[in-house]
Amino acid sequence: MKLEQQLADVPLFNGLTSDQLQQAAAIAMTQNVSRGQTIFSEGDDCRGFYVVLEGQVKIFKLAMDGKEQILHIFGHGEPFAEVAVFTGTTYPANALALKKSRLCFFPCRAFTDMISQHPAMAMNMLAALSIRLKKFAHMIESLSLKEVPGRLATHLLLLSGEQDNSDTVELHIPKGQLASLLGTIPETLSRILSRMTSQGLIKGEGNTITLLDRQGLSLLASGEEKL
Amino acid sequence: MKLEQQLADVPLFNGLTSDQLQQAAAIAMTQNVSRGQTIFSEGDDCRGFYVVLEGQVKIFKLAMDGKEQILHIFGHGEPFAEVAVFTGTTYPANALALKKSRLCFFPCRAFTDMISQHPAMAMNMLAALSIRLKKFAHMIESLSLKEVPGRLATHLLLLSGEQDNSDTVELHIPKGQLASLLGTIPETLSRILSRMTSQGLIKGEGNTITLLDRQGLSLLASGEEKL
DNA sequence: CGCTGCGTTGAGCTTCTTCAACGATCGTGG
DNA sequence: CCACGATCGTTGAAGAAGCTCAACGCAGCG
Repeated sequence: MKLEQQLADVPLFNGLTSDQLQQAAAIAMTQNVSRGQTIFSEGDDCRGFYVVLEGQVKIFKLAMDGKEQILHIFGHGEPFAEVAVFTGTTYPANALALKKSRLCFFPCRAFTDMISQHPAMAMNMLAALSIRLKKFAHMIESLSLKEVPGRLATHLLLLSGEQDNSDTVELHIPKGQLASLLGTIPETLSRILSRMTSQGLIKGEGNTITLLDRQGLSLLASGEEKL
Repeated sequence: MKLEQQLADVPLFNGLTSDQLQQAAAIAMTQNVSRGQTIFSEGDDCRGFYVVLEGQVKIFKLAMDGKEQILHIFGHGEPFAEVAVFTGTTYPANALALKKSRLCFFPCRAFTDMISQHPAMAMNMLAALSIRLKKFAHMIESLSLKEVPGRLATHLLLLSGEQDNSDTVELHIPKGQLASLLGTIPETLSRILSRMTSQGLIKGEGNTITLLDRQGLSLLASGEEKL
């Protein structure tokens, strides 16, 4: 498939004419990465930003002792590392492919030029950054004000929302990565999953979890009740 | 002082002609708030965003049990609540004046119109949001990967950086608020401050803290050492 | 003078992490 | 085809960090 057709699918480029899309495609380069491959590391000089065409990428911070905190997991159509472009500094976190992926790379300069010429793109980008800020605020709230069961319940309900409100949600990532996303460790997550199961809140089978008691989960998520 | 002169001082409006500044001033309204006054609450419909002309405002989330997590403290020249404008939803957190303040309010619509007409403003806004995202990422890292002493050390070194690298830093906020900013409670913060003092890392006097051992603080901040 | 907000200190408890061991699954190479 | 190692997940016991609850000191202010 042509690159510009794939870009048409990316929310960031919504509202662009096909001419403009072509222009965007012209300054971009595709890049294939294999599972487990590092895309960039915290502190690297920012050369540009990426869009995930296919696959899955995690953005994360590392502690001295090796513990990691995942900031974001990006999939099809999502841009990442734009922040570094606009602050004009080094990448503030690490990026690694969780699956074999195909990325699209936009060099800093060409991209900022393009944005300042197309107000529609600027607005799209502002909306994208705003949504991301909201997610971060949510994450901060979770980490600071909720205990792990509450964070997990919130996450499960969110996933259900993303997946047609189905009671059977697909995690899409290994449990260890989920732990890292929720700001905890695999051991703790495992214990809490089994506690939730034994209390009839959920039923788990591999990477698929069935929500059995939405109301109970909501109470956990809001912090009104403890596990 | 004329409003447009004050706006010229705001980074967000950098690079605008005086005509454009006047235009911005025309759609804005000033608003005075007293110490402790709520500016908006989480879930309120977004009518527009604000710039702090004078004073101090905190943005925070509240837990069921009343514990609060401060997301940001804004002072002179800083905009807030732009996120709600671009996502077009309700305010995602609470805003309250920590001091008697003067604000400048911009209605959603007039502001987005203005931004799409002035690429310079769009770029300024993108830069502002990016910096904010970086700060949030930093906060998430702190909350998840560092213990309270490390967070405090990081914060003190950051404050010093903002204050001419002086060894004597001014907190600007009461200690209870600092606790809430660092994701902990006043009791814990108090204990850690006294532990740091007894170990010769700092010396505190009211709202002013003297850094006695920058290197020791750095080791704490990076997590290489424990208190 | 008494009140209220803020900060400090102590004792006990909860939650989470650490450390260690073990089981399951999967892909690879013999 | 089986054996092996690697990755991943689970479980247990012990320990650490931070929170809760309660009491107290202190300053500012009506």
